Amino acid sequence: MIDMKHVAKLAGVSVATVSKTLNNYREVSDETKIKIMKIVDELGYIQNSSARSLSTKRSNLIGIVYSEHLGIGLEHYYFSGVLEAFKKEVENAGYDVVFINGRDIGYLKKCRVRGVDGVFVVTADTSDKGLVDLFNADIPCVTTDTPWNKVPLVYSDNVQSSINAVKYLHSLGHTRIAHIAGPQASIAGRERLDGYRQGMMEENLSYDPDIVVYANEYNSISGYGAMNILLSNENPPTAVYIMCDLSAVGAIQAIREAGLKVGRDISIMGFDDIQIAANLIPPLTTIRQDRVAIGHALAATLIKLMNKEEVQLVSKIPCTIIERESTKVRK
Amino acid sequence: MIDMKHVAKLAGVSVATVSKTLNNYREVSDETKIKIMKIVDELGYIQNSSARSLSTKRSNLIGIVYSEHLGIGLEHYYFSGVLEAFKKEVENAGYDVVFINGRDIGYLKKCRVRGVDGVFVVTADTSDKGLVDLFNADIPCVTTDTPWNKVPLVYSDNVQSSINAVKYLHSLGHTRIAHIAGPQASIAGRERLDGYRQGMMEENLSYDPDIVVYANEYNSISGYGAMNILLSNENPPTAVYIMCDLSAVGAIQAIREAGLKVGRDISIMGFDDIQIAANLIPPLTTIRQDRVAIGHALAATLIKLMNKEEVQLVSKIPCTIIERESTKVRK
DNA sequence: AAAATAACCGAAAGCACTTTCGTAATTTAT
DNA sequence: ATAAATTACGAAAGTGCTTTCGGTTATTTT
Repeated sequence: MIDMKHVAKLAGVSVATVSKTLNNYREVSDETKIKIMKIVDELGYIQNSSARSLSTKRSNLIGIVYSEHLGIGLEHYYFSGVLEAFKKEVENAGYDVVFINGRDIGYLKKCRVRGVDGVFVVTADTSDKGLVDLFNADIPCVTTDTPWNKVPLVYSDNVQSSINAVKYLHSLGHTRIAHIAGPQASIAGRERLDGYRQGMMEENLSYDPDIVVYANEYNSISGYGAMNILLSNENPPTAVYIMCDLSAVGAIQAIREAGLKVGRDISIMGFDDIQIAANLIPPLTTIRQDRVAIGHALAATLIKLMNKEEVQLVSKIPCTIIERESTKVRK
Repeated sequence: MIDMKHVAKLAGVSVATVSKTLNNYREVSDETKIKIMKIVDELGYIQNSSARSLSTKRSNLIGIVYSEHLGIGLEHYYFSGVLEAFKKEVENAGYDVVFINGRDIGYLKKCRVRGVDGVFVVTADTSDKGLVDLFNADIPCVTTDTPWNKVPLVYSDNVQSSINAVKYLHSLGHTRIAHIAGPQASIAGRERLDGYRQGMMEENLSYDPDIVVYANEYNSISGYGAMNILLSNENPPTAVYIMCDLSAVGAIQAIREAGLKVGRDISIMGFDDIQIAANLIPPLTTIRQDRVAIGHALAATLIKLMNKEEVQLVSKIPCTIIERESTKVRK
């Protein structure tokens, strides 16, 4: 193990001067800095982050809290995309990313053990005491899915996006627009329904509770069931705005089984733009969340927070309508 | 910051004894152990992993190398599933998981900086010098996608699975079975083709190169193109075994456009069992990789390696055929 | 009863780094 | 010329923990 002592000896300076050089103190002359850096390169010196952290009380580590027990794994489309973008951004700022798991001692204690400088709570359950402890502690946190008191939150502008969805469908000539709503326990579910309602009002379309049906999960089967309810309405909608693509897949299946054709007979609009959306038949019109922008905003917010700068408590990131073949002008 | 000194003072023992208690040395009497643990709980003492690592030269940290520049993000179905399972398993063994990025100083140096005890190379590019350095260094490594010399490799048994696929299709009465092969630069692509060929031989079915077409990417569009080639054959296959589900989605589209019906006219079998496979119309028969088993095996292997135990250099994990509606008895 | 062994505990060195503070040398101001 | 300020560097203390080694009791063996 080559340490600063080696470097110092070879360079003919003290360990202190080596440390100062490596940390870019200006009280070292350029001359000796160059001399030291040369030795550092030759020797292939590598800093020891443990020793550094011990001394500075900073780890350059960002914790990721990603509750497994929700059954949402790393593979979740939205979260993984946001995490990926977040990771890239904090790495650019010189941080490394470590997973914080709550087993044994809980999230907060684990964060303290590892001495993380900040944490990104990707998704977790606020009924978990360890999580609440973490949120209430003095460790900088950001989140995208778990609103809490004073913890900065960055997520998609569900309301505005839903308004836009309704407007878009109306612009195609649809007036009887249904909504398949998500579980109202989730913010996404609530806000998308809110936006739908607001959009209908803004467009002066009548809001008919009979064509708003609730799916109890963000999956395909519940979309299938919900669509069947809509189809049995005495005055079925000509367009349906669905709270997620996966449910849209189920809805499409129901429509097809009813002998109707998506696009021609009934327009379908989803939310998420999952990978398969473009490959469905017909390709699905949907709303794409800007996962990259969200990840970046989260990173920027957390970095500011760690630097004790002011941050915005809630940021809503716009989504984009991706127009494909599942929505058509009403004939 | 409550440290061992606090605990020691309150318990009326030395710091050494506290440390030994916390690390379960047997040279501390049960009596004092209990006394110390009581104080530890009361004070909410938390160990400092930096200090510990500095002293022990072990970090209890496992590095994840996940090359971004391949464009394969965290969201990749296979990798994220394997990583998830791996993570769970090493966490159970008391390790934490940290991402190792190669920027600035390269993978190997970054591993040394963080002092990781082992690393899981999920996916990376062997043309990257930093990666090769890492593989050649003395840090325990495992991988599932990047075969290298003496680095233990755990992955799906592609060959046997493909043989099974052919056997399954044959058992449904199909004899003219085509294959859409993946890029031959990837092991998966090569091995699945190999298995297909072997399966055809074992079943005494004639191997016709005209109905083996190569897709140059693991995506939907290349499956679409490949299928169209197969459909234009003067004696089209009645069943197609496709190297990945995404390509199968494209193939299904091509079949439908040709006015044929998947299942009834032509049986389709994919590989991966991606989330959407069960939701396609018709639901896709496919081969499911056992991502959990692979992740667990990788974790177990790495843990053994870190403990300097013997390990197997290559492990092939069986896959399961998931039978759905896209394959039917040949009429 | 003496000797050998075992059980229990603490002092202190070591891990690799940061940072304060003092000092000597040099430069600038007076 | 002298005083004051600036620059460049090092000594040393501190960070929180582990582990060796030796010492003191207590227990067992002869």
